Amino acid sequence: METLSTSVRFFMEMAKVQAKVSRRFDNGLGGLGFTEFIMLSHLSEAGSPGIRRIDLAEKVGLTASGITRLLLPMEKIGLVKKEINKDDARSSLVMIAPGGKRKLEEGLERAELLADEIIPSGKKGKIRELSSFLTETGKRI
Amino acid sequence: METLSTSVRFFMEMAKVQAKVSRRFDNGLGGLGFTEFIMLSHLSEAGSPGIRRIDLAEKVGLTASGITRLLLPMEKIGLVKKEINKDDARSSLVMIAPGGKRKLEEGLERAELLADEIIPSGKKGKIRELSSFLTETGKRI
DNA sequence: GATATATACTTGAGTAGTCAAATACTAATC
DNA sequence: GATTAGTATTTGACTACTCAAGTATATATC
Repeated sequence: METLSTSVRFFMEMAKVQAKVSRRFDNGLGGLGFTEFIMLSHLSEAGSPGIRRIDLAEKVGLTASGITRLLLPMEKIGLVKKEINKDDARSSLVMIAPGGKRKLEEGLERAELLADEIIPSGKKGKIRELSSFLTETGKRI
Repeated sequence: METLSTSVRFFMEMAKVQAKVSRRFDNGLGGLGFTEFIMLSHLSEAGSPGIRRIDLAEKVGLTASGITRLLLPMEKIGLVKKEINKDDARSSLVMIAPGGKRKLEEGLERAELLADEIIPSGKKGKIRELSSFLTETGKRI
């Protein structure tokens, strides 16, 4: 009965570490939640004229509904803004706003510090390897 | 500005994969949430007379408060039960109940199937390596 | 060009957590 | 044996999501 496979144990371990990481980042990014930080990063990378909510959802790993819910307060405080999508009236585009750029920049600095506290400097190669493994894994879910 | 370090990217990737994994497991464990499944696994391993909430919190990576909140409905439906702690009246012990054992057994089967769908069979060595890296990482948070 | 099907998004209702403060005890010190 | 400081848990108030269903638009087919 006590025979958890390596794979299941791995997912349990990841859940644990992720819980702790997100708590740490939620409290250390200067008023930006970890998920908000991630969303802003993707939006910043996307640039102008922004991206569709559903593509943002895909990048972040959340549902479209979750993205809607999260964007609402972010728009209200000027982190992001809506743009009309001429090509498809079903979807409006989301774009990072000036306030979001500022917050992201600040959050980014703090995120790097936090990450350095957690990951020993010698482990960068391992991290890279692990990242690409996770990317492959994500595709299978 | 678009210069995210490897480490920060890693944490973003893990957040994404974890979000997808927990959604998948939440919906595929036969009425057991992924976190509930994890909690029951640890409780099952702990055996009798149970463990303190704070130790369970530590194992799972959540706060004591979160554990209290999660245990309440689990106790109500007979997955776990409270035991008195003679040594320290501040804390009562939590123990897996017969209903929890049944649910865990069923969830475990499904969890193994899900994990096998996600992790290619050739990757077990990699998974093991990755798990222990995550364990080390968790200790630094 | 009407009808059916699929896609993008939002909304209602609910769950799963968080933090900070309160409670109830234990342990240490004087 | 009082007082102080520390630990385990719960609670109030809140945030961050989830799913299922609803709305609006686009695309395909006949």
